[in-house]
Amino acid sequence: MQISKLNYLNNLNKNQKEAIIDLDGPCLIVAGAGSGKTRVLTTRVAHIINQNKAWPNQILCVTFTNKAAKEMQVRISKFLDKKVSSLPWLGTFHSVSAKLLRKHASAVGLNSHFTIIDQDDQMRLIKNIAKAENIDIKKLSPNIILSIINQWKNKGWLPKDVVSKGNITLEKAVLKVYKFYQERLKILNSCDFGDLILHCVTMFEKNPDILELYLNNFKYVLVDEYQDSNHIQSKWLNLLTKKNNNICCVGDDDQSIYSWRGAEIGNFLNFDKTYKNSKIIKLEQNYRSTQNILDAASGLISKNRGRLGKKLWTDGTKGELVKLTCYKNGRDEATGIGDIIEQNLKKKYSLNNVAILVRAIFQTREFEERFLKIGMSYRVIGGTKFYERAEVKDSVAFLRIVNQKNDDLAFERIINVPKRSLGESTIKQIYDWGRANKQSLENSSYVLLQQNKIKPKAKISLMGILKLFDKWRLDLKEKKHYELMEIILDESGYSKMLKDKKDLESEGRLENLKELIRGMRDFDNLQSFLEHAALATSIDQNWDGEKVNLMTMHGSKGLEFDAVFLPGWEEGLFPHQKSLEEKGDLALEEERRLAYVGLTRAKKESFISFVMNRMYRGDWIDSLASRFIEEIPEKNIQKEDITEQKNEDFIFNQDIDYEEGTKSPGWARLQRNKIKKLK
DNA sequence: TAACAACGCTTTTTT
DNA sequence: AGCGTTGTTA
Repeated sequence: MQISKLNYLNNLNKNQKEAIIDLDGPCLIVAGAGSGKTRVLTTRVAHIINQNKAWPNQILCVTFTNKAAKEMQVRISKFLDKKVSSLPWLGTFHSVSAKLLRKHASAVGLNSHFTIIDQDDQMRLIKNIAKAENIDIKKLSPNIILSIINQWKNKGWLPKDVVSKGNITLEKAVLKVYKFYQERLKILNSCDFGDLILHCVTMFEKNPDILELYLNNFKYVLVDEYQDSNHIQSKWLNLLTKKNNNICCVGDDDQSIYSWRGAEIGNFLNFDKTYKNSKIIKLEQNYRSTQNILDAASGLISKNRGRLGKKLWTDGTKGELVKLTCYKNGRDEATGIGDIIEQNLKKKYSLNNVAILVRAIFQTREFEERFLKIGMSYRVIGGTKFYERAEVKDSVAFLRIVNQKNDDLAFERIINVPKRSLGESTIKQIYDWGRANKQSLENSSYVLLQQNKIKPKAKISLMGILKLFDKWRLDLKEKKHYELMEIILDESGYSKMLKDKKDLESEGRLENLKELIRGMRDFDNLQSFLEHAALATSIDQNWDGEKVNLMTMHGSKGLEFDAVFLPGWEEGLFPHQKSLEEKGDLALEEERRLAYVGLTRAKKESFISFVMNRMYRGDWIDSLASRFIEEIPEKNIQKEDITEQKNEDFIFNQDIDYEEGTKSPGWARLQRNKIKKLK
């Protein structure tokens, strides 16, 4: 194997080098924020290949997000020569699992064209089951059922494995749904996200020969963000490393922020107990932030107990103090921050290097409104996801049913879209028959049509659409998948439906569909496109232009910016009330880690703020400053005093300064009235 | 079946 | 406050 850059070990510190060079045996790399974690991981892969320890296809490398997988792929390709430019087994837990399952689908009772369903589909399936089983969804909401089922799956429990935790009536009811749910998924030849991992584990456990195949193939296993792994994922890793024992996990216990979706920090903390004779290497030198920012973050996180414990340091400059500002309300906060960016930061940094990190995505709205007003470009990362848009989901549903005729959830979604008078009663009829006879909706439809049980009008319509499904399946054999999409949108009447609406929204939807078709060209075939659509949440973020970044703190993990704003540090919002109610002290620590993640995103400057009054669910709430503010060492903070009066002028001047055509007295009066109303 | 009104839930985070 | 779901009516 040729490594194009032989000097890849240069410019690394001692610990980093150690983390890269020692390839064999279990190894845990505790990598603090900004300590060069990704670099170490990718260099380690390069080193494995360079030392002829393994071929690229013998390295299994898993991440949690598509973003991280892609980033690693890019960085590793730089080390490799062009012929082997990528690692075939680098991907998220979910995508790697899907790949494994497609190869051995029959071992878990699936067919290799199985559909991967998302939360939306999960929810509909659960609602259907609840309805059929006469479960009162007012007493037991599908939301709760879904979250419990997901939790069980994260633990690796199939219905037969469920162990009671106390609330027996609740658990019994959910368990009943869970059984039907799993049964139904199998009939539909479908998997949910949890199943992807779970099925892999059961497959390996029940088929040692299959496991053996991979134990022999995977010489090295590397894992990113290990602190986010859940129980079933750790078992998955455990199985796959049984033979060579070459597992290298990278993570940071202080950045564990996903316990709500099953992440178990215990996997990370007890790594050395799970894997005997393991090495633990700490990366504590931070290359990202100034001393002040780092000290502020370290001071805050030191309030947490149950840490592995590490002390981040930097030999960089002290830099600016962390600025703390109190605003009157959310609108003032957005205005004030917009002003700082416009007046101070824009000169120093690219807007792409300025971020506003919020606790909850709804907080971005006030900023958007303000930025639109003053004409400042911004992008919201992680907001509305491309593949979650209704029109995109509808179109993908057509493809899904073409690809896999048992995909009831797709069938249900588009059978009457556009309207073809297949109403509730007809669908219920088909559904009931299918459930009773353990058949998919499409098969059931054929039987019912044959038995002449469908109402005349619906019958014609149903026959028509079924015929179309078959035609499209034939089309797929001769045409490209993206050509098929156009044919479907045309022949199903979907395009026409949107065109006929003639409103702005429908135009946007048509645009999205064009974008979808364009995006489909990046994939070789229908199957691989559908896999992407199921597992990727967004089409690649457009980083063009100079724009301020708006996102949640969760979404910011792994990123860095010159200047970071952390608005909304108020009790109830951050730490978030709901999380405290659910899990108490544990949740408080997790919220604190989130604060730590947020703060450590900043390279040069950070701005924390809170407001006195915030509009929340339609009411004004008096808020208190977040307890986290007091936990940051005072010496690292600079308090900016802003009086109410001054602040009001601030808003006023802002609008005159930045918006053209708004200098009229009438407009100014309108603004003043608005401010009065707020009081 | 479709259009409209009433209701209630949301807005913590995501593969 | 705003959205989606459910219920009511034509």
